[in-house]
Amino acid sequence: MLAEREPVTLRALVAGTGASTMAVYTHFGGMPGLWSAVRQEGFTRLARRLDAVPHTGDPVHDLAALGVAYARNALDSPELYRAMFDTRADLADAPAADATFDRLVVAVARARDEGRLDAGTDPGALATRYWAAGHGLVSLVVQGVLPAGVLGPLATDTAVALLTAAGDDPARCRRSVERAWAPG
Amino acid sequence: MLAEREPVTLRALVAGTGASTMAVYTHFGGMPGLWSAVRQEGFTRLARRLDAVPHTGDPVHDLAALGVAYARNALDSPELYRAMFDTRADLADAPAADATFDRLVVAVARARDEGRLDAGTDPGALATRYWAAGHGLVSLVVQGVLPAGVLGPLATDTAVALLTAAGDDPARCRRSVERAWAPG
DNA sequence: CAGTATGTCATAGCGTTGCTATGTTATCCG
DNA sequence: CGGATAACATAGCAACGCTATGACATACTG
Repeated sequence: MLAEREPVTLRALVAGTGASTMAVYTHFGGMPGLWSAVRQEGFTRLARRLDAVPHTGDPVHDLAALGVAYARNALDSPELYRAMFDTRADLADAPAADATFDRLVVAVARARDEGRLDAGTDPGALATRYWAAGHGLVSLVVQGVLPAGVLGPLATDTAVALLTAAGDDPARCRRSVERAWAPG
Repeated sequence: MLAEREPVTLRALVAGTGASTMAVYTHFGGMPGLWSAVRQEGFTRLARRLDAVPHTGDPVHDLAALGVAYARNALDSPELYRAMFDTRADLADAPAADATFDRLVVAVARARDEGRLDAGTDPGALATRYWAAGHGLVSLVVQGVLPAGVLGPLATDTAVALLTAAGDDPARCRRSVERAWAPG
């Protein structure tokens, strides 16, 4: 129903299943609980896609690849992404988001420890800036404000700016990031 | 009702006014139309705050000041900000957002024309990156995912990274941006 | 000035929503 | 075997957005 943009109502949900509306209450405790479960599933899928990103010898490329995976995940199922960051979302779902965010922090720390970023770089802070910028871009694209075609170039330039400011060599950084966005 | 986090329902809306539910339909055409009007009002207020940012001799500082005004506007009435970028928002409200966005493009072009940014800088593209990054940060803060206290430092570092990558001198850029975030 | 058109809004009610109370059935465990 | 527990179907409630209808006021028109 999410993918087909049909309104997700309790009665329409159980219509084809042969079950009654009570099933939703015994298993999810109501519609908010069901949406919470949907968001959990969304973050689980995101985590799976991030985990599928291989480690290479270039930690900056891997960092960019995480961003690409994040963007592709969102654009493959935009309705799910919107549900994950819905304005009505419960704050109790934040830990699931934090769990996937940790992967980004680790990748930043690795890029720093391997000498690509300044030794004084705070992985958590840079990962937050990186994520917020990416989330902002993806949100606007998913919302339809920005066309999907501009996401790659904009994300590339933003990533290069953030990582260069953190100490990476500009030209080398751009090569690493652009390689992550290359098709295939 | 937005400010007090009460659910905005048609009946609760007209309850204290002495009017009936029909008034909403004659003036707004229904609840979606009413929300659209709310978002228009939100963008109008945002535009007013951006217009109140004075021009100084430092175009990069002014660019940062626009970001500060954007953030303050959102944090002063977070519910309105959430309504403006609600996942259920109609795309027909985008022109109102574009109108405020133009102010950012002009400010970027000015910073470029006054020699602070590379001559080849595309004002629209940089403004989009700048806005998306700021929107991402503000969204996460308004949503409660990030604490409000970290917004200033994160936004500062992000702005410095983006503007430095566009050609501004790093140290000078940081001074300009930090001055915009200074209280008062 | 009379007559008509138009915009506004109160009343009443329709279909649907999320949710709950109640009774029934199935499953598990001592 | 028998009692406890969970799961679920049925029915119905309050509230939701919305619409049909008619009353009323104002504003045009001949």
